[in-house]
Order: sequence, then structure tokens, then C-alpha cells
Amino acid sequence: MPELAEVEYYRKRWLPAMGQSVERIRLHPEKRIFRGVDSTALARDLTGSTFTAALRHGKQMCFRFGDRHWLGVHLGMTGKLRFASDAIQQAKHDHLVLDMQGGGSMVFSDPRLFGRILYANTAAVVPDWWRDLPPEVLSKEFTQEWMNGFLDRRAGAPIKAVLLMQERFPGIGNWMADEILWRARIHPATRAGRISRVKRRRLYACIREVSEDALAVIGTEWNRPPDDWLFNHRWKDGGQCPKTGGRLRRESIGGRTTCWSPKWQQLRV
DNA sequence: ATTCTTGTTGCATC
DNA sequence: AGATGCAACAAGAA
Repeated sequence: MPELAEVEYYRKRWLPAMGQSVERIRLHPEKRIFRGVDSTALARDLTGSTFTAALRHGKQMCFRFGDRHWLGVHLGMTGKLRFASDAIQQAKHDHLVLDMQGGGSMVFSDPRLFGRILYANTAAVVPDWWRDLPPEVLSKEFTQEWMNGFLDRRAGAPIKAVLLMQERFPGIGNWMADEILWRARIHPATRAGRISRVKRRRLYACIREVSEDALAVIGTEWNRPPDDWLFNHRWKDGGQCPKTGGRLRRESIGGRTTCWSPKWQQLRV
């Protein structure tokens, strides 16, 4: 589930614990979530340290403890963060539980185990894996030219697949890509290199617009998006396009379930 | 029982 | 070398 705005929503779920110190850590170190991580060091180092910062970049999160302990979190497909204000029992899918001095717990759960925890103990400004991240799509470094250059590099791939590439579009996921292409009136199977100048401008604007809208609606309280987005109509067969009233199509494009409005988004080859 | 999945990675092939 | 496409990962939901 988690794309840009959902990840932001989950990041905020941990903020109530900010400033508190970690009293005890409970984890399932054998799970795939911790692949490549020294979970013994993680548990030892974080115990007694204070939660000092909560960062997000695209779909990645980074939580700082003290001044040199860094916990990276990626939610994968089904990961969630929550803060439980009372003492909790560790459930089957609660792979990491930080019991805080205030009596509450920071919990990371993930039934499907596609998520990932990273850990770094370093006096550097940020850990290696938090350096050299691509510009956020809402930053001023994410320019029209920067986007166009990538479309030309990935000229042969369907634009749907290109928008999902985190190296250039951090935070965009399956539903956002469909929403963006629908608003920009671009067929998802269009080869990236074949998109006209005019459509590229429109695509760029829609990337920023959908990102802003998603953060505003989902990123803070996870409200239900309005019905004039594609969002509420895209999940199952038989949906109706809010623009044309016509029937939406669903098909796999770029290896992912894709929804579009055939009359509204025509494929020109 | 079977098929589906809002993400990423590793590998085969071009 | 770089781009592209697809299977695999794992478990719950429909």
C-alpha cells in the first residue's frame, strides 16, 4: 500500500514518541525484514538512546536515535508503523517494537515481509544509505529537464514502468502513476521517448500536483480522496471514469496492474 | 482451491 | 554497458 503520502502518514505515527528514550526492544531478528542487518548491535545500541529525528525521502524513512544511531525503515508492500500508547503484547507480525520510557511503544509490523530495516551507527552527518538520494519530486532540483532526460534514457519503456522507477521518481507507486497519467491524459503504455513536448510539460505538472494532493489528503489524516480523482474508481473491474463517464480498463502494463480511461488516454504509436 | 496484490531486486536477454 | 522485462520474494484477502 504505502507510496509517498502513505509513508508520510506512517512517519507521523511515530512522532508522539519523539524526545523519549528507548527502554526495551523486542524484535523478530530472523525475519527477512532484517536481512543484512546486525540486529544484535541495533538492539544493544538503541536501548537507552533518545528518539531525536524522523525523516522521509520518497518511500524511505530514517529515524535518528541519540546523535549517531540511525534506523532505516522501508515499508515494502504491507508494512505499517504505529504508536501504541499503552503496553502491548508483541503480535505475530510486529517485527520491531521499541518500548519507550513514556510507557508507549513504537511498532513496525509487516505481514508480507517485503519491508526492510536498516541500521547504522556512525558519527557522519547521515548514514551512507541516506546520502546521494535522488531529488524529491516536489523539490526545486526536480526540474522539467531532469525529468525529460530520464524519459529519453528510458525511451523504449512504457511510461507507466518509468514512473515507478524510484531512482528518478522517489515516492511514486502504482496508484500515483495511474492517477498522474490519467490527469495528464497519457496512455500508460506510451513509450517514454515518444511523449511530445507538450505532454511532457503536462506530465511534469501532474506529477507535482498528484504528489501535493496525495500528501494533503492522505499524508496527514489519511482521508478518503474525492471522487473526482481516479483513485476511488481504479481498484476493481467495472469502474467509471470521472472525466468521461466511460468504463475504465484494467490490464497489466510494465508488469503492474494498471488502470486507465481508454477514450481519455489514447495510445498513439 | 485459485488468483490477486498500492514494492523491490536479481537475473536473463537483448 | 545499458536498457528492458520478468520471476521471485511471502502471506493475507477475495
